[in-house]
Amino acid sequence: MAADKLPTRAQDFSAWYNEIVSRAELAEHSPVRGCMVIRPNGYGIWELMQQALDRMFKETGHQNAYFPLFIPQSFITKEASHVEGFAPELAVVTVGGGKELEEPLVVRPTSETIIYSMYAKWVQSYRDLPILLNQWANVVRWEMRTRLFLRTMEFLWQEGHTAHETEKEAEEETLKMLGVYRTFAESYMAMPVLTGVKTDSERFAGALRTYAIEALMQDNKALQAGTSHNLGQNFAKAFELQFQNRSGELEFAWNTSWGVSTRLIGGLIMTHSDDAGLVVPPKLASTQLVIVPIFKTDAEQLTVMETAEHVFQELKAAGIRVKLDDRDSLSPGAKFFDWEMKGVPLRMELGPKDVQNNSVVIVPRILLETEEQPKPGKKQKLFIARPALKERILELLEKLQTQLFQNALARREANSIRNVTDYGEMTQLVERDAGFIYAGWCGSAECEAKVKEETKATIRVIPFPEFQSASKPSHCLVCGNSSKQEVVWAKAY
RNA sequence: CGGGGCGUGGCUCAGCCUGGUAGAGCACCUGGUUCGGGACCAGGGGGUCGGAGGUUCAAAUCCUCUCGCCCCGACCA
Repeated sequence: MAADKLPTRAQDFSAWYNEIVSRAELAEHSPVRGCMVIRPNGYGIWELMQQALDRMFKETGHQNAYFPLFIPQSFITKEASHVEGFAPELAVVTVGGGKELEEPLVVRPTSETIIYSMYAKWVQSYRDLPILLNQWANVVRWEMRTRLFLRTMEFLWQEGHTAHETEKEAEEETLKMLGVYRTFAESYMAMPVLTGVKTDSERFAGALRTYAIEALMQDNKALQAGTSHNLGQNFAKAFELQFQNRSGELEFAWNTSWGVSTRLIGGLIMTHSDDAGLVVPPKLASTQLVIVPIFKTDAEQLTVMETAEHVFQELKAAGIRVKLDDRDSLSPGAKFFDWEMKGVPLRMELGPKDVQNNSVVIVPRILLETEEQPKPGKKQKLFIARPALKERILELLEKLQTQLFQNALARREANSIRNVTDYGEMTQLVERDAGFIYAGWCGSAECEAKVKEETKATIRVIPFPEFQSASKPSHCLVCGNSSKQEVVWAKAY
């Protein structure tokens, strides 16, 4: 019977996460320390993420391009705070073709420098602006401690890089793309996020301002899921990205950059999955429905498989990503466990009884509150008549997507503590992993550093108005001076 | 880089202390019986024990060196 269970989230969250990544065959460690091999199940999620995001980028006027992996070392050093920020985590190539290189090449940790050096060649006039490009690429950052998807030395991402005529336009772009990330997180990943500004200490190296989307994982640690930077004219100045403005004067362009990475897959896992395994929202599931045929005799096998094949074709034609599990080496029960571990949103059980009744049994991966509730301790099983099948499946996929978001939102809200005014209380909250802690802040880096030092919690974000508490905090949680703004504290990945 | 642990069929691990020439479970292959929540029986394939050196008649086991990995502490999407 109960063979080979996952460690539970309550027992050991980190072991639970690792086991899911491994058993759902999402990824594994490569022979090189800190790098990962993304297996088809994991890459399938990434491909669907890419498709959705790429469409959204195009809809907002961006085009894709590709810039090289190698960056001259001197480029990185041109923007002062950029070097400082990235120097410790650079991989540098010093030998090529058996010869020592005249100038070492940095393996891109991000591409601002090479991209803006090229933009400088392309721009003369305000008429050449804006430039709105994105690239899908891999980047390398020499990390000390790695976790699959959450932090690896090489990861896949997308980086948007734009150049604008005015500061206002750049700021609008930065916020627009943050909005795109938020929409993507909420409606595709079913992952609620806070939006807001990063403090100076968490700002991107070289940016004027960094905005982020922040999500709360099931262990109540925060995950920075995407960032959008207003770079001001910092890189334009470093790379002489200038244009002649409408009154004929030479001016530096205004840049933005924004990115999300394969880290999102880690966020997806830690947002929805449970002690039975991975849970993937329908919009990102490379298999949305799996058909498990059930039969005893040869005669039953014949009719069941025939029906299964019909159903398969019907759903496929309806645009549903469906799979027919015709493996004959596993019992149906074993297949149930297998697909639950892999997070497939809907399972169809199809046996002789169903064929006879001209219906099917659907078992959703998570409990759907909108459907008939199961008896206590039982799985939710929905009996669906064949004639209504296609419509019902599409409806259930949609409901499951919605339910996931609502569950995650309810969990985040239940683990958001507002109006914390006492530092001792805050310490205790952090200690017992209470979640997002809202409190006042005087704006000083000292207070921020003190909390990080003493509790390991950091300011995740200075939230946008929509996320702020009804009553504004009056004093800084740490020093007691008057509060400049409300901030959200949490331990983070 | 500091502390802890580990390298034995594809995977998880036993054997090492008390040297005698490699074993279990899972997975895999073949055949049969099974199949509505992790099937069973029978047969079978596969490792020279991270690497190098040493001690010994004999090394997975003892000694030396070495490489690699994992976990915990200082950076980060």
